[in-house]
Amino acid sequence: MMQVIVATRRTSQRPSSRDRMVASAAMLIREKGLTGTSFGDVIEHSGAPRGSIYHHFPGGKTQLVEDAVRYAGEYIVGTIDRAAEDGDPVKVLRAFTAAWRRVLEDSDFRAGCPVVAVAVEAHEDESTLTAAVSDVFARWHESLVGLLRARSVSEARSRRLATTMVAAIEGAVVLCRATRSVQPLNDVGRELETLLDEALASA
Amino acid sequence: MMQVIVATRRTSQRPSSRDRMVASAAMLIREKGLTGTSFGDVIEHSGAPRGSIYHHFPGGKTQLVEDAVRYAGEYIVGTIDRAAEDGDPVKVLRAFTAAWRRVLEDSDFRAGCPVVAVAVEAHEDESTLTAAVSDVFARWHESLVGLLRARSVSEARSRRLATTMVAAIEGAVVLCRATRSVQPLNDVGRELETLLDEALASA
DNA sequence: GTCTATACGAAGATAGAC
DNA sequence: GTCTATCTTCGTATAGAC
Repeated sequence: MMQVIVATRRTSQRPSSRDRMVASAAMLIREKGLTGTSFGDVIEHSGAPRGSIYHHFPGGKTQLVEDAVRYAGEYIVGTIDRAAEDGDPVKVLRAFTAAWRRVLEDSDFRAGCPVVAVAVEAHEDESTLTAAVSDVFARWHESLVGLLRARSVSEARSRRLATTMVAAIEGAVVLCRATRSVQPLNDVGRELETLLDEALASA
Repeated sequence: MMQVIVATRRTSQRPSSRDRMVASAAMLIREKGLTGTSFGDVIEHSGAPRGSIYHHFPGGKTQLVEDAVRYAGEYIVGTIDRAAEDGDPVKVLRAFTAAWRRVLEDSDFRAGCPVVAVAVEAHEDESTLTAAVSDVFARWHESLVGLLRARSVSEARSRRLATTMVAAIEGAVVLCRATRSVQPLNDVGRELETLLDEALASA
């Protein structure tokens, strides 16, 4: 549920206030959305001191949210890369959907994807947020493309499949939350597997 | 772009203030999100009189948004059903993606799907909104399943494919907005077509 | 680095006149 | 049905002390 030990600066010390705030922001955003998550919520959830917000985040809420998006993005990349060790795309797909299933069920379907939340809610003037979202999606895409390329799937097809995986799973998470069921994620996972099997077989 | 003549009560008169407000809310929400869209915005955009908000929507903003979600949902169902006249699922898929491409491009990638926006932003206490979102997704799903069943695709597979279509396309719209490109939608459309072709051929 | 207090603005909702 | 005025709440951000 993303309450993973946050990567601290250099050595492995107790997470700093700042790091805890970023992690808390990510967790709260996926439940309450971007505008639904206030500084007060983050302070309360992280236990960080009130007065240090603008010390750590001189850019205000936008900066905190940007960090939270990138943090969540890296966390997911970790999930992908860990499952990708033996180079099996289907295994990665299953790990991916399993991870989302856990998030949904553990939160009783209150939590979704914080990156999508920011993507949907970010104003046009907060272009730094849109950029962060775009970067994160690109990172996921890149990881998946690499995996498919290594299995000799063509460049173009790998690109299309990776995009479809990200889009379909993120969309499924939205459906799951709305319907309070993991069925959409299961159904989408199964169809994506069909698609992958076909692509890998003909590669 | 959803600036369609709103279905008025019985006869075909000029849309009422109320109807205009609902349509405006749907349009604004897909650009600015749920919390990003204020009553003031809706008043301004629709040209409706300020003082009549709580006359038309005694349930306040929640009621307005719920109506907007259902209105947008019905609009999309219309798009699906219109393309489904000759019963070709691939044709419907293409019409679906084409419609979203238009929304994205016409708005310079500022507009997404209002239903997804509400799904992501709705508080847990606004269960009426989650219910509306869920109903809308179910309606789309139902239409698509019917189409596939008519082509002799099995019940279970039809269900899975329909869910995957909705999830992947909605997810693609999110990606398109974030990356300011229609490429994700094109890529997803192509892979979904592959999936449909296979399912229809083996049915 | 962290605290309190406060300024400032926005938005939802209500009351009561016309 | 529609208007204006106002109440209230809340959230971001800033200022200045410790």
